[in-house]
Amino acid sequence: MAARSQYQELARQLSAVGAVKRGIARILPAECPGGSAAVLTLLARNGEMRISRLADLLAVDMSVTSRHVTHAVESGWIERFPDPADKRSRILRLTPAGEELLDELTRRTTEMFAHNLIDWSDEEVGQLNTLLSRLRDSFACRGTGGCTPGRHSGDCRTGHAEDSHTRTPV
Amino acid sequence: MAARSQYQELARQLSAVGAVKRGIARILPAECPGGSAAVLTLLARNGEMRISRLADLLAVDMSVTSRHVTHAVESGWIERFPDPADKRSRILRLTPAGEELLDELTRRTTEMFAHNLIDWSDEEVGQLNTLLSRLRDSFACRGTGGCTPGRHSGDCRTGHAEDSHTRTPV
DNA sequence: TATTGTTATACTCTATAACTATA
DNA sequence: TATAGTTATAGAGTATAACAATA
Repeated sequence: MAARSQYQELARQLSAVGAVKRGIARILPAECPGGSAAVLTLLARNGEMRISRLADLLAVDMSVTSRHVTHAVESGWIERFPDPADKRSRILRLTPAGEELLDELTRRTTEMFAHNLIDWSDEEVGQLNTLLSRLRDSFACRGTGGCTPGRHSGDCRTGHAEDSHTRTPV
Repeated sequence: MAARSQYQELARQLSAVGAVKRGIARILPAECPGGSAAVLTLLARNGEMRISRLADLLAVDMSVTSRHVTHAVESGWIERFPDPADKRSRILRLTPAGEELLDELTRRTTEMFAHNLIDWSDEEVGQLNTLLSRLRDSFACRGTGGCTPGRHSGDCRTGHAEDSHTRTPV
């Protein structure tokens, strides 16, 4: 376990990450809010899936996910079709328009990162990714305030834990 | 410069940090929203200061800072008194009640971190802090979408850059 | 009964713009 | 003219709770 003073520092650093996130959000196309961008990214990376799984990956409540998805559907970026295995569910899939938009998003964010992280080595970025991934795992599904919100589709140890270390983390 | 695929990964990791932040926010006392907690923390760590400086440290617009401060003042946690050097400004300072609340906040967050980061070493937490601090610097005040929002009190290179490496980062 | 998903409501955080007071 | 700060307004993101349909 780490020293207590480190914790206060970490809390502040996490809080300040918001500025970086807003910087990224600002370069998105006007018609594409951050929630949609996250949905498209996860669908491209993990393939078609149901809302509940997407909510797990996003680490937000299913109700929030549902709204993001609705917006993306109305914009023509993803489609929602019946799940043959469960009539309560629908399967989400990127449309060609969605893939096109995602290409543009990738282009913009890559350019921004390349510009701002010009003096970061591959190893350093990888190290940060690894630590952030581990941080998520550490805060997921423990006792005090750890568990991510809302309803989970299965037991608490599924969700991102399943993705974080076995392949490129979500 | 790092590989492009690392950037997409970093974007996702940063996005997912939100879940951790919300986990921290959930353990705050009901009467203390996150904005107030951040204000109190920074005033305790950096001493009394003006709104504009606080806005730089928080990396949000001064208008946002002003509202957080107003709430904290109305709650009796900080006081705002005239700046003898500039009649447009007011100096912010923690009250005894504010210090008391901050103690409670520290107690709660420390307990949460200690619980969730039980298997993190001191070095690992320090490493994450260092990388996040550097990330902030890398995204502050560059060309494309880098600069933090709003009005700056001085030239672009002041603000958190001044704190990030010369002492414990903000 | 339990689960999947949707919708209504409310709250927090944020930015932009217009404004006042002072430098 | 420029800067420090406040306030009004609007928008994004989120959670909770109530609900419908299906398992």
